[in-house]
Amino acid sequence: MHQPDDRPADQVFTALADPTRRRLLDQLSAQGPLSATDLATGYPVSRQAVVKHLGALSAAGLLRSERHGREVLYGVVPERLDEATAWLADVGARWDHRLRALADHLRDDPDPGAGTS
Amino acid sequence: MHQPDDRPADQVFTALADPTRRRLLDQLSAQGPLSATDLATGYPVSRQAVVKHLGALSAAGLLRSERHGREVLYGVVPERLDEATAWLADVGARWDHRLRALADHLRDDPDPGAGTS
DNA sequence: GCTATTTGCAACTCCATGGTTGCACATTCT
DNA sequence: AGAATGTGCAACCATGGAGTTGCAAATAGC
Repeated sequence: MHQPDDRPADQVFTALADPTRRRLLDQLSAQGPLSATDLATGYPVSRQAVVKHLGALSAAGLLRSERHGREVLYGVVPERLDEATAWLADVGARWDHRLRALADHLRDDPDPGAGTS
Repeated sequence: MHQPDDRPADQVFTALADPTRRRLLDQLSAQGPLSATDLATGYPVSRQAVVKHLGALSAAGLLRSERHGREVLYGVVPERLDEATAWLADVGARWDHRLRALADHLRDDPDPGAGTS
């Protein structure tokens, strides 16, 4: 009864939570589609570690892999990021709205239940 | 060496990555400042677990605790969420821009080194 | 066909993190 | 003062995730 879109959000935020993954995303968007082996050269971790991160990002829908011959190129899927941004903005707006409502309520009824003792 | 604002983002995204924490944030914004004990009654975990999550959220700057007598009330700090939203939107925009630049480049120089077969 | 390069498992280690419990400390109320 | 209630701390456990290594399978180039 909270957010039906919480599952994809979970995926995305989990993916975004890892700094290596964010950096991967960043580099990928900066330098276009690259292979895992290619990417791995710029990171302090093994190629396999990068592959795992790429997998996580793909699972979150933030990347798409495309096979070219014996290479697999990973590219950014901007729409997903856009969705995540929209979700975050929505939550923020909801909070803001509720806080405003709370402030309004407090202005109308300053200290409910505090004069009972 | 990439983004100087990556540290706070790391905190925020790490905090947001946990579903319990997101729910906590949600409830807190919906029902105003509440104590850890109060919050814990609505969750399948112990009060201490909730306290830890609250601590993580506070560390990320998403919550602020305020002591009232023997109770500690936790309240949402919307600005931080706003910052996170802005950051995400910024990253998204940057990606979009780079993709556009890439598309433009490809239009000018369609397929460098790939037309050999 | 052989070799080099690259991807794709799979097994394994390590540690950060979510969760628990128990107890001490503080505060309020009678 | 003493009972209740609530917070804080610390030890502890278990799981998951990040990372590694080794090797097999596929593909490209000679």
